[in-house]
Amino acid sequence: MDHKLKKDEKLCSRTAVNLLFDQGKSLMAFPLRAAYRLRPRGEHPVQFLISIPKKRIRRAVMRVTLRRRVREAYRLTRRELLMPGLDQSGWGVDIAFVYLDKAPAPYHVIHEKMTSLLQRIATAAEQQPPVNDPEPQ
RNA sequence: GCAGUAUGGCGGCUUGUCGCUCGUUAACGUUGUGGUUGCGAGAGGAAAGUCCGGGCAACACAGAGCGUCACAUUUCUUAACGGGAAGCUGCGGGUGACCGUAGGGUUAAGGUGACAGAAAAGAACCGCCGCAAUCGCGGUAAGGGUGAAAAGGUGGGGUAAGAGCCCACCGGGCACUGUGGUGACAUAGCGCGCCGCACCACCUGUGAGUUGCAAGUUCAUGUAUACCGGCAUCUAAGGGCUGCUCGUCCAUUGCCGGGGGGUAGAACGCUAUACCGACGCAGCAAUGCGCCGGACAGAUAAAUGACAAGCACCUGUCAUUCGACAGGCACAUAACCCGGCUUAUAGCCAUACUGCAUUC
RNA sequence: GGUCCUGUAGCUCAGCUGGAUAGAGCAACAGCCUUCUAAGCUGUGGGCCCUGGGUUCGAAUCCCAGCAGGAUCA
Repeated sequence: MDHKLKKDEKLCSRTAVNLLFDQGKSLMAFPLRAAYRLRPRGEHPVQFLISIPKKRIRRAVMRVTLRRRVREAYRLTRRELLMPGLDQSGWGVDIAFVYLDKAPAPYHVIHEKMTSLLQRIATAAEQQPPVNDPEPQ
């Protein structure tokens, strides 16, 4: 199975991020919150970002560690859980993962919650009608 | 052996599975770029705080005066510093090894010193003495009391009473001479009764243009009418040039020409130098010189990892020979780059030294 | 990443430059007024002046270090 995760799959455009938080829907699986927005497929079917608020996790070392844990959980699970649902419906998606707890969580907890989130996003994508209008934006 | 002081150093390692960033043409592939595989490299001693000093970049800079800020014992060190090394003197802490802290001048004039106290800088409230005999006038810093601070200390002489007023010893200051030291200074002699607190302000010497890689350069997108130049008009407010003054330059409106604001994005800047390691020499040391070897992060919603197992180390319990079990394994994540300082830090090592206990 | 600002009563702020009494408004509490409440009037309490050192006789204030919170720069 291919678990690679390149830089292209990161969400960097500021306008896309603003759209995501304005119009996107939100799912909770404490300590994670996922904001996602279904969109027509472009060059990359999925783009994501991870945010660890400085207000909640003070130490820079812990923020970096948590970002790596979240990314690792996403990298290992998305191919099996997220992509089938998206490929079936033909939608693309932007996702933002926000860490909510004030204490750092161990990896197995994050992995479990990530599994739950991705499954719910995949089912949401399946329930959308397939893409008819290829008009971008 | 226990407890400590100073200086210097270390700051985990290995394996497996799955990954990330940069470089590389070695292979595959491609019109080419991108790509895949391989190979190489990939956080710290503080990367932190942003407290100093530089490099680098842009802008500014006719000149004169005033002001502001920082530093201030000596000798050295450095690209530079408010840093560092080794000393000197005073004060304080520790049984001790040792540690902390302060250090230009202030002769003259000026300001402040709450409350208390007579008085807070050339002092008379009580007291003492003389004249006078109620008051009052004069002399006096030995005694009292106040205060953070009250005008060298002890003894003797002296006097109306007292006082460095005079003398002896002690403490301090200044000048001269000798000796030691590169020097601050130390020490010996001799002379001068010279003996009035602290801070501010002031003076002297040295240094400082401003802003910072979000500096700055280029490209694509793109168009408010900012800004600039010329000509005509205007001469007052105001603005720029260094914080202020002098001085100097600009100015308002119209026309013509140039030009490209905001927003979002990409590339360069961007990593090879006051670099790192070994050895030798000079020096008490900081450091310098010579020589040999080496190449060591460049991300940008921000890579350098996640998970599992084992080892090493530390603590506790059991055992007191091997060991077993449980827990812990710090602080802290580069963002243009260096030199320092400060702060955080589990645990460990080396060298020198100190105190206590014990054995020979 | 750079530059700068602010921490004082439960809340919002003075006082710091120029050192010697810690204050104002709102809130709280008690009393008066009112049949009762609000408003109004009178009074009371409440502070490790963010933390730790230093200078000084004396520090909220000056100096140094740290900890929080905030603003700004293409």
